[in-house]
Amino acid sequence: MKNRIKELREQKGMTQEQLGRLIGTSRQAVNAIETEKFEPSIWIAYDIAQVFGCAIEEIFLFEESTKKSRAERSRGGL
Amino acid sequence: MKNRIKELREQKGMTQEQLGRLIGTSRQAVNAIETEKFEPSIWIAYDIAQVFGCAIEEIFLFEESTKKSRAERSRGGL
DNA sequence: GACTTTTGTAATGTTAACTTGACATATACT
DNA sequence: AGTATATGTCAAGTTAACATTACAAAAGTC
Repeated sequence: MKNRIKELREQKGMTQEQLGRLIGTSRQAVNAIETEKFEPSIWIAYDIAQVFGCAIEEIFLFEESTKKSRAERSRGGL
Repeated sequence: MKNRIKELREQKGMTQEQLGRLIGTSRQAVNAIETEKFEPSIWIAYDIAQVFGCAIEEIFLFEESTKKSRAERSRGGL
């Protein structure tokens, strides 16, 4: 899903690795979420929002993102 | 994690099944999240928040909940 | 009490969000 | 050019969030 992680992270002069260590996750996970490879868990979403001092919805742009239904995902569609 | 799903759901006179159908998930998933058996995915958290017209953080009470670190979960601890 | 609806829960299976390690690329500095 | 740092990505393994089916316990209704 679309997000503002890179924008806010660079605003704070942080690397992906630094952000990962801050919230207790791996650099690769931060990178994958930032580049929309996969969806964050709710705790990672919350932790990132906390780091940047805003709400989850301000960082992760649900409305601008397309949600695959589980049915679609199961059959590898869309 | 602690949440206000039951409270808000009953306020609207909805059953777990109705809420599940509304957001496109199963009754059991709604029940498990409501009774804190497991954490919601970020999309389910968002969809539930949308149904009740509030922010994710107003329904899922992160601060009152304890987050297991992945290390703790992996070794089955805490 | 009988019947229905709602909720809780267990079993089994699938999938994707993670972890770690490794390697390639890009950028920057000297 | 060489070295360090940041990012992107892949492979392999683990785990938990789901789906589905089924059944039991509660709660409400007659």
